[in-house]
Amino acid sequence: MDIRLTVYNTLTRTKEAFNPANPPFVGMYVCGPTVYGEAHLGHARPAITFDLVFRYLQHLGYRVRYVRNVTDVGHLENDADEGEDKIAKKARIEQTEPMEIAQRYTNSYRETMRMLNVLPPSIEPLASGHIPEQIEYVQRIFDAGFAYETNGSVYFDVETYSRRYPYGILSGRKTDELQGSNRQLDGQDEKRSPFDFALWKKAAPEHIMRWKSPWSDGFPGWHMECSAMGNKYLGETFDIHGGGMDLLFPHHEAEIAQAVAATGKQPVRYWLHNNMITINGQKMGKSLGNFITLTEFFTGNHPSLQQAYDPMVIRFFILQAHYRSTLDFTNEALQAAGKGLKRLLEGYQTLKSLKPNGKATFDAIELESLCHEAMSDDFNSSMAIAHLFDGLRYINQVKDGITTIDHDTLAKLQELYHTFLFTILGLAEPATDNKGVLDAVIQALIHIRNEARKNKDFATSDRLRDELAAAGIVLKDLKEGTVWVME
RNA sequence: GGUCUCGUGGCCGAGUGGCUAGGCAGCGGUCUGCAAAACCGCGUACAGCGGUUCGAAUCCGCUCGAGACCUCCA
Repeated sequence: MDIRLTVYNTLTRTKEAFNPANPPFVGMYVCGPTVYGEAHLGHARPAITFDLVFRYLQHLGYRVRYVRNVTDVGHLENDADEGEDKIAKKARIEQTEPMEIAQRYTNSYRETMRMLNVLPPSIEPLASGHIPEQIEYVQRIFDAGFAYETNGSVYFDVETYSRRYPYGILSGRKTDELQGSNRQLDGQDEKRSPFDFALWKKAAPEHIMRWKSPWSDGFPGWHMECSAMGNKYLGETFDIHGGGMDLLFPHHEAEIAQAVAATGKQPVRYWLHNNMITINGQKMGKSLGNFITLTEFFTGNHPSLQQAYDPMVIRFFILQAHYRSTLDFTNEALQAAGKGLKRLLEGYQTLKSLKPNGKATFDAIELESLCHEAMSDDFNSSMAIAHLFDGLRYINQVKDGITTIDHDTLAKLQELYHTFLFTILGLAEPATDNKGVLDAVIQALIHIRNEARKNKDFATSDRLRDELAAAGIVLKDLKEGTVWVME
């Protein structure tokens, strides 16, 4: 396959040809969840976006090591100095052990992602399991002269760093601007400069999550885990780092500074960032309190939801937009996505049942390259899906006997749709229980109904159809006979 | 206040210097006993005002509007 993949690199703000450092291997790191609450729709976006990237890179023949961390320590509630550890706070509220909270929401996150058909990453490291690596990393920065200790806490010295290296290259920020705009927060005394950030924090006596270090009993700063674990599993420089746009600053900026300070090298070759999901035009976020958890979507159990939504509908909804665009959630948009997905998947079932019946009037090879071009243009799943809908029209025309298809075209289309729908887009094939007992039962009812129709006993035929419809089984009278689908 | 992004037809959402995005909804038609599904046809969409150009919704400037980041956040 000769399709050049281009990706939008946040670092350069341009689309670049994707050339991994050591092909066919690709190292990819994505910021995972902080496990102190249920995953919401916003969490689905990076997970699905980078699942798509993971799947497509593999489809192109790359051997991808995909690392997605679980943050089970170290993220603070307000600011780095005075805040309380999120997980510890939740544990205190729920009167339980912090690690129990972390475990519960890690389990929940994994289960939710599984339902969304998000592939597990190659490595899913826990921050709490990599404390020695983080301490060592802090030490390297310290030894290189870019950190200082105050009262047992270690801070990154942005000013010293920026004299030697540009700080703010990812987010486009300048330190003097940061200075001007910085809000005065309490308890900044330990820092020499307000935009310095914590590499290691000394734990207060009541703080439960704590580890021994050369500086104090404490815990790592909130940007440290990604630097340490990325370095451990992918090396000092790796190919792709992904995450939500809201992590661009300060998190990813700090990661760059930490890595450059420790190793002298840029840690990442391509920075990829997904955009936000909005609700009523506003970002869906914990702090705004306007989030809807994925479980609530799956059950429909939320005042803003008109119905339950299948996980695949959520996935399709997200894939129908490009990952760098904001995506606005509404019930109408989700319902529209659901209907579109249904049409697409039914079209695939139709495609599987077609038989060659003449000359092909459609270029399947052309469709395939259009789909590949779309995906290779910075993972434009929206465009690829549009092409699949275009091909669908031809498939249905063949079904309706309006046009014809030959053996090769049919085989190509079947392979193409299977690959794109399931392998690349990661949509799940609908349950095929219509081969089982249920199918036999419904076939029997269809026979009775068609007898009735032949006898013009429409009262009986309509009653059968209506009662099946009430049970969620819809009959469709096609030229070739009657088929049924589950609603 | 600083940095940045965006403004596309009823809704969602691609794309782009000249060639139909697509989905949902709607209207008309084919098919059907009637439906459903499918198929065919239909909307003269690119916030506003200038400028560049043979040609701009696409490039530039301004205006208006929306949002993100600057604080934990996917």
